[in-house]
Order: sequence, then C-alpha cells, then structure tokens
Amino acid sequence: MTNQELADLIFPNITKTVADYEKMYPLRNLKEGAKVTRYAPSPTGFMHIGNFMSVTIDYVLAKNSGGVFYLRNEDTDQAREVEGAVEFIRHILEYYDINPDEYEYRDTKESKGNYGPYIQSERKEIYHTFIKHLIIEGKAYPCFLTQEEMDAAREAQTKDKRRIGIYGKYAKYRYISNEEAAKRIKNGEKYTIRLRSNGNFNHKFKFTDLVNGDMELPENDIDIPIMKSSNQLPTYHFAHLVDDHLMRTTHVVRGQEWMSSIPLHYELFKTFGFKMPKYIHTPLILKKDGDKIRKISKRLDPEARMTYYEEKGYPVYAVIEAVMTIANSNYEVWRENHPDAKFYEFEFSPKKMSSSGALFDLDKLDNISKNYLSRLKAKEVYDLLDKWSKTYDLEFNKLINKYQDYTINVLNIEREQKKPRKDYASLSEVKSQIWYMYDELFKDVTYDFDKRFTSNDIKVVVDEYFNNYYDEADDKDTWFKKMQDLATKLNYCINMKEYKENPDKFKGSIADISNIIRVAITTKNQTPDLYIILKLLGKERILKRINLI
RNA sequence: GGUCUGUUGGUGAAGUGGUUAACACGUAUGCCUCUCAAGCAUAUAUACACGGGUUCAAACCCCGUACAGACUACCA
Repeated sequence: MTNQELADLIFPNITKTVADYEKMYPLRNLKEGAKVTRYAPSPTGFMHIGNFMSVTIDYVLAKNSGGVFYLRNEDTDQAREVEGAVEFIRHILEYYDINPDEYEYRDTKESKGNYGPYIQSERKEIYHTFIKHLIIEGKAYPCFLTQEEMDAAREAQTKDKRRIGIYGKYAKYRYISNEEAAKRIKNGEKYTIRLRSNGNFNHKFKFTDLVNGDMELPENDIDIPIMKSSNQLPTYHFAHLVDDHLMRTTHVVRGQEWMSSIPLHYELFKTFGFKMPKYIHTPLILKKDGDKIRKISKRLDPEARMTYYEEKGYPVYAVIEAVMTIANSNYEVWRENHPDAKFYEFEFSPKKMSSSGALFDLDKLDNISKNYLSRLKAKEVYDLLDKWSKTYDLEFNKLINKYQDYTINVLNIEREQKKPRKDYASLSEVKSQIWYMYDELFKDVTYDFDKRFTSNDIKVVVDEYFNNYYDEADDKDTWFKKMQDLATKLNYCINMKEYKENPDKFKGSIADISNIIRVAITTKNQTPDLYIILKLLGKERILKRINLI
C-alpha cells in the first residue's frame, strides 16, 4: 500500500494541494521592511498582562513599518473554550484602541482581510491538505498509542532519567506498515497524526532569535502530534506552521514559554521548505511573593488580568506606557522627547528587550498614570470618570452627572497650571478624594479633628470664623488676611517658624486654625487649597455643615 | 532527570574591555508666607551572583559553580 493510498484513506475528501493554497495566499504586496504581525489568542476568556505586552509589540511593529496586524482565533481546543471569550478579546483590543487590520468575528459575521479564514476551526480543510501532503511524503503517520501507553512510556523515561516524549523506539507506530495502519483505521481505532521526525537530538543547529541573538539548539527528534484525534484539528505547533506561513506573518511575538518549542518549529518549517518568521519572545511577567519571585499568576495576582486595569480605571494611555517601558526601557527617554507622539511611532528594538523576566511595577504604573491624568483638562478627566463610573460606580456616576459643572470645577482644583496636583492614579481613586464635596455623600461622617483641641476650642474657632470673618466674596489675599486676624485674636501663631520655636507660647498655629475649619467642613485634615474648597462648596452648603458638628 | 534562557541598587534598567557604573520609579530629609498633593533640593541604596582564567586593564571575553525561570500534553 502506498503512502498516497493511506493518505486518501485518512483524508478522502481532500483534493486540493499545498501548492493550491500557496497560490490562494500569495506573498503580501507590502513595501520593503513592512512587518506582518498577529495576535493569536486561544479563547479561554481572559487576557494576561503578558499577552497584552505581546499585542502591544505586535501593533507597534506593524504600524511602525507600514505593515499589517491581524487577529487570529486559535480555537482548536474546544474543551477549554469559554463562551464570550472572543467578544472579550475584541473588547480589550477596542478599549486600548489596538485595532487589527484583518480579523473575523463569527458572532457578528464581520470580517476583513484576504488571508482568512482567521478562525482556526474554519481552516480544517487547509490543515488536512498540509497533513495529507506530509503523509504522502512519508513525513507523518497515524499513531495508535493509547493514553495508558504514553503514560507508561513517560514513567519509564522518568525512571531511567531519559528525555520524555514519543521519539525513537517509543514512537512505535512510525514503524508499522501502511497496511496495518489502514486496517486499524478501518477498524475504527482512534489515532492521532504524528510528525515523523527526521532530527537527531545530538545534532545542533544555529538559530537566531531577535531577542537573544544567536543560539545553538539541539534538533527536534520527537514525533509530536500534529493532528488531534478528538476533533481532527491541528495542534498549536502545526497550526502555527500553516497559518503563519499562509498568512505571511513576518514576525511572531509570543511569550517566552514558547522558546523551547523552537527546535520543533524549526523542523516543521524545514520539512515544508518554508521560510521561518522572525521570533520575538517576550519576557515573563514576574511577581514578588514574599522572598520568592514567581511568574505572575491569574489566580493569585489580580493585576495579571487585563480586566484589573479597566476595573480600577487606569487610563488606557498609562497602561500602554507602562507596558512599553517594560518592553523597551529606552521607551521612557523616547517619550520624554516625543511627548505627543503615538506609542506606535516608537521604534521598538527586540534586542533591547529583557529575555528572561520582568517585574511589573504597579508603583511605576501609578506614577505614569498620575502624570498623565494631571496633564488633562478637568473636562477630559470628567469624561473619563463619567465613562468609567457608568460601569463601575453607577451611583457616583449619577451624582457627577447631576452636578456636572460643579464636578468639573472640583476636578479643576489646582489643575491646568505648571505644577498640577497629582492626586489620583486611577479613576477609582477619584471618589475617595472628592466625596466630601457632595452633600449626598456627606452622611454618617466622622471628623478627623486634631486631638490637641477640645470640642470647645473647635467651637470657638468655627463660630468666630463663620460669624465674624467669613465672606464668600473674599478674594484669596483677603481670605488669608482674615485667617491671620482670626489666629492672632485667638492666640494662634501666624508664623510657622516662630511657632515651631516656641510652641508653648501659643494655643496653636495658623495651620491649626485652617485645619479646624478644614475638618469642620470636609471632615478631612488633608484637602487641596482650603480657600478653593470654601469657594466651591459655597455659603449655603457650608453653613448647613457647620451645624452638623 | 533533560533542553534552553537568564542573573547590574527595593523596582524597571543603560552600559559589551578603560565611566565618579546613566536614567526613571520608590524611599528618607529639607525648602516652599494653611494641611495634603505637586514642585524644588539633598540623600539613600552592602548594585555588576560566586570562583577561576585571558588582558596593562573585565560588569563587559572564556571556563566552571550557584541560584532563578521556562519547556518537557492529542493545552495553547
């Protein structure tokens, strides 16, 4: 029995050839140096910060070179597929404004691009054509190993301290005749298609990775499965070969965990005589856990999930900046020199990327975010806050909408100046900073008065100030002058230096006077400029509040 | 066990034979006619994993050791 006959038995309906597909998906007509990248997630319902870094790099590479960035849905594992996962991925990409040039969405039937289908489960015929080709050439074969047999092999290998895997004598079905294989298939035995590896583990080959540079790796000699028996779909490795070849991907950006598959992928591409794409393996995102450093985990670390940043309300800009800084640390310097450039105008350099792992520093994110937010106009912050709170704090959202102008004024405190305040790193922190500006939230409050003053001291200051000094119309200088007058009258020192030298000579300082009033109307002893707070709150609100004390 | 990768201050890191070993974040202190934030100034950090070698000279080149991580599925 010939290989052809065996192949026809396995794939009776496959009539196209590899060459047909080569014609269908010709080389892309792009200018010299244009990069074709892709994000190829499996729809498991969540996106890791590490995945996001890869996507960002993909996008930068493509945009920067006038190339193509496409989205491919790697849904070959139905068991792990989660409903809504594709929508989720689409949402994240849209949220961060990283829009693929080519894509295909099954639910809405939207699609774009000439290299599809972009959903792997719809590419079965293509994969089968490629597998059939391999069988005809004797480079792949059906394998009837059961799970038990494979487990046994592994156990034996572990015990003998040998390499684990189906290779050499463990790949026992690579040696059976086509007749026997055909007989078993006709009997309905389950089988997988394995690569008939041609490699020698003791031989090394040279490989150049864009991040690590030149490496020497041992050849692959494992007969890995290329098609699963369960659903006739290819394994990741084989799909990578077929799809990235046919879709004419030039740069594959993926997690560092794929590094060790390079020997395999090298053999796969060599088997077909295809040109390998360039690889960029992104660093693992690490996390410090006590004294240990480990891979960030979606289970243990909320910040591992991309949803975290959205829920917290970190600006899109900040998250991308933080990720880019990890990807290439010279990004920060570049950003300083190009404050208004789009992140994808940055020339990413794989060589400058760390190849092992990086700790994702939330402090750094906060810093970037605070700086960004502080540079926005109050209305822009308002819009972001409005959008965020619609989903994550509806009550607050109603409130800020009810008092829109007032809220913008509140957000505008000490903003739009050379050195704006940097109070919040994320939208979720805003409320805790400004809640006391709203009567609706000013309920069941506890006052944070300085314990050095008795309730009578407080009463005296508050009564005196609001009865004899306070005037809503005062300008800032007048206001401050009055504060000094009040302080002097009640024997609070108006000169901080003098007070520090002789604290016993006075009841307190002007700072104490200010703070008593501050706490009386806001409950907090730390707020922005008291004068502005008084101004914004307005007489009516203030008088209502001082009656509450 | 095997294969591969990595190791520069608390964090991200620059630097690839000759530097006082950048920069940024963090932390601390001080200053700034009210607090806080910001800003400014100063400081901080036992920083080139360890041991050998090559060299006039090593963070950088070579060898070894240690440690860390990834992979080692009909998962991606």
